[in-house]
Amino acid sequence: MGRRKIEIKRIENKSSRQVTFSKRRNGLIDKARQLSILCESSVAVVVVSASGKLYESSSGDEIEALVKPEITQCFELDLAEKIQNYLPHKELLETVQSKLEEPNVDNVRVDSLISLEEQLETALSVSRARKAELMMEYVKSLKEKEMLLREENQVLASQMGKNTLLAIEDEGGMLPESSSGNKIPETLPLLK
Amino acid sequence: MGRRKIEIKRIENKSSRQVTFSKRRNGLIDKARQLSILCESSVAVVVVSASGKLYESSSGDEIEALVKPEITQCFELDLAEKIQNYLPHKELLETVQSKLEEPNVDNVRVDSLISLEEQLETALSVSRARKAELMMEYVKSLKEKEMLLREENQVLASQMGKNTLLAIEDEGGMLPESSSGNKIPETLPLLK
DNA sequence: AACTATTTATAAGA
DNA sequence: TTCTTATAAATAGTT
Repeated sequence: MGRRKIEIKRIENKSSRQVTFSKRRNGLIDKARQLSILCESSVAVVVVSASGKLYESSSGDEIEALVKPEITQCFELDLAEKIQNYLPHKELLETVQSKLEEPNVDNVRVDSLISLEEQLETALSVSRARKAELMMEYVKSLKEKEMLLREENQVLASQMGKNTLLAIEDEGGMLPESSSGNKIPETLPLLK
Repeated sequence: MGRRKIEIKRIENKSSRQVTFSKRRNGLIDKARQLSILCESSVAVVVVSASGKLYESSSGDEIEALVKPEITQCFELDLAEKIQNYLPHKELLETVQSKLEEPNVDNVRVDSLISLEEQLETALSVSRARKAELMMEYVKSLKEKEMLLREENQVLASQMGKNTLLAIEDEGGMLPESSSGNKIPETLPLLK
């Protein structure tokens, strides 16, 4: 529904992809709203752009009551805790499954969810632990290198009878202000 | 977009409401699919009909999003924070449990919870990606600092008529070998 | 951000 | 339900 027909495949041009994203996201959310009103149903839509922004919309009390607060809460959870809570979470899923088996409903979704969970459990724990470890090592090595360079600088400067350093003041290992002034958010930013 | 224009309000006639529900639900899910493909995004749609059936669709590689390397652990939460964050989650789990224990398990609720899980995962992936981004900024700043120190060193050394540096040889910004021989992937882990 | 030529979705009818 | 078709709505490309 535009000047041309387009194929449904990744839009290569970045800016038109961005424009299309924005238009279609709005369209989708509006469609969801209409459906929920026209047919008295609950509809939730969650869109995460490639750049990581979250757009969420839900209507109908069923989902609104249930999902929205949890998504919000989710943003406030740190992963560390997610890991900590992983086991109870899995138990929960199993409970859900067993409950669903009683009424003889289609448990396809549950089964696939659980197997997804299992895959994730393995993949995540391995990948996380290792990447985190490597990252920490990397940061540590950078800091050590920095310290050595500072010391060396001091030595050189004092050998020259100077004690002023040229360009760098200690930032105490804190996170840098980015160009846009970000700091690490204590609670992650929640987009409407 | 039909023979007539319709108002967006509850359709009173039951059977046409049902027909419209079915058509528009399919339309919505297809739109979601298209958006995710066209714009490389993750889209989740959950629809619960008034009669309690659940229709769910999510696209954009959920699994991949979840397995995206994780470095949040680098930022250790202090214990107080962990406890603070733990409580709401625990409450959530309890809520879920209590819902499950209701005498007649309502499939709508259970299913809603399941899709909630999926949505939470999506939201979590956003949170992770953000933190990862911040971490990368941090590493970048450390590298910049390192470079400045090196330059300063060079200046000092040449001013002294020396050109030997004391202690540090360039590691070219590579990661250290960890005990298990792993290296950091060059493109940092995180965002897909 | 608007505009508009087209495509797409869908309301009503069969 | 499924299909058909006239029409409304969404949107791709343009300005």
